[in-house]
Amino acid sequence: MERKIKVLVVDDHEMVRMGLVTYLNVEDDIEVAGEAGDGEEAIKAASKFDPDVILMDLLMEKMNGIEATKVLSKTRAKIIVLTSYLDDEMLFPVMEAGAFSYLLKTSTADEIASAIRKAVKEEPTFQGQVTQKMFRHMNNKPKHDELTKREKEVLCLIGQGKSNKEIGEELFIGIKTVKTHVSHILAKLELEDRTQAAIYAHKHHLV
Amino acid sequence: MERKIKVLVVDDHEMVRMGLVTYLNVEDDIEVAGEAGDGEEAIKAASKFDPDVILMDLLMEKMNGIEATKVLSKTRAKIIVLTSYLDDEMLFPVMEAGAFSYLLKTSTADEIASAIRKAVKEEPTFQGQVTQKMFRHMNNKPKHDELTKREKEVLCLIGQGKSNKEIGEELFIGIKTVKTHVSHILAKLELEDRTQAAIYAHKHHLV
DNA sequence: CTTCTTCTCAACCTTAAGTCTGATTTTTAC
DNA sequence: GTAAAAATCAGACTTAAGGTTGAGAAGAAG
Repeated sequence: MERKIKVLVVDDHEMVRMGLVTYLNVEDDIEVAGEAGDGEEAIKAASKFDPDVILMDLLMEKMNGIEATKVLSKTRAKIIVLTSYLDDEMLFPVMEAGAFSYLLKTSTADEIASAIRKAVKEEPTFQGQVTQKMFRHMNNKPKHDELTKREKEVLCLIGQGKSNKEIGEELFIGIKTVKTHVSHILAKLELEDRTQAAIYAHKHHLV
Repeated sequence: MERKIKVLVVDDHEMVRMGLVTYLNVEDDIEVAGEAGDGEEAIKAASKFDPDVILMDLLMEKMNGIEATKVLSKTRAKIIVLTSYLDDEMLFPVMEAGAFSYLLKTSTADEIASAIRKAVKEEPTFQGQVTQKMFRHMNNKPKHDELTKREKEVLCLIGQGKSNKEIGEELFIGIKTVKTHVSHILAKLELEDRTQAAIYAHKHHLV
């Protein structure tokens, strides 16, 4: 063995980091070069330690994992996303951001170690139903990308249960204009009414 | 010191368990008596090890943490709930189920150890904004408890974005009847329209 | 400079949504 | 067995929602 695989652990839960560090350092071909508790720290740590693999949690306080992944995917490090649950709406953005592998936090220690070893050999890992979900999302990527800035604002307010009148008052525009925006939103998202739009906004965490 | 505090660690993430075990066993007044990966295992393990304190994750596959807490709260063990994020709608049911303390997974190892020591001294721990949130919920307990069975069904369908007509077809009742139910739902939940009802349904995980 | 997009608003129209009152039947509770 | 709650439906009414068409202003892109 030439040298150990340098891993950077990024997770805002100290307990999870501790678990990963404890286990990974037992493996004789892997060493944890550094830890980070949020996206910003991760970027600093990555430039400092130049890791081979980054284990990245998605849901973090300051800068979320997706943002951090976007930045770090431009380095040589392979990014393995470790997430608590399989979120339909989140998978595609992460892959697009440049994640290399995708594991659930329910993974065993061995599975994670295996994914790390595979990553350095340029082999990605997709756990569970991730692959299927990914393909399903490849075709129907988030439609709300097509929404304009203003339309997204309106959609967000719909997601808060506001009426057209209230939305107009909040955005300082006429109710007629709001209606126009709503019509466009429904057409673009292929929805039938504001209730479905509100549900959409919540499912996609736009509220 | 007479004897160590016996702790049972319940979490479906092997990494989290490993982190907790690693750290807690370093403390010389605490020992991890057992581990469990879901609610069922937790109940078996509790009867086997008779722990002083149970660290309980909420979101687990088979039997969720709330169910397990309900059962285990009848034993002498103090239950410390460890959850990833602060869910407004989940807090009250857990406390009602008999949890003793409430910590976020972002807690440091020291905070967890401290909560364990306090628990055996009958002192509960409420982290962060948990206390405020709890009191907020004490007063306005989930209003949808007042809903009848049928009304809950209708609310659930509203939460799926269905129209009154569609709901009527699905439940084999007339549209007039659906309207009656909707009116009652809005009145009971103090909402203004079906969109807000849909949002309510999603926030409270009724869909 | 021209073209395209975005944001704004108007008038007209249709319909689903929601309220109110009242009524019947079934279920539940005491 | 009787009272209360729940589930069903009707008619009449008001209004917010949404579609369609059209159009002006501002800004970006080419």
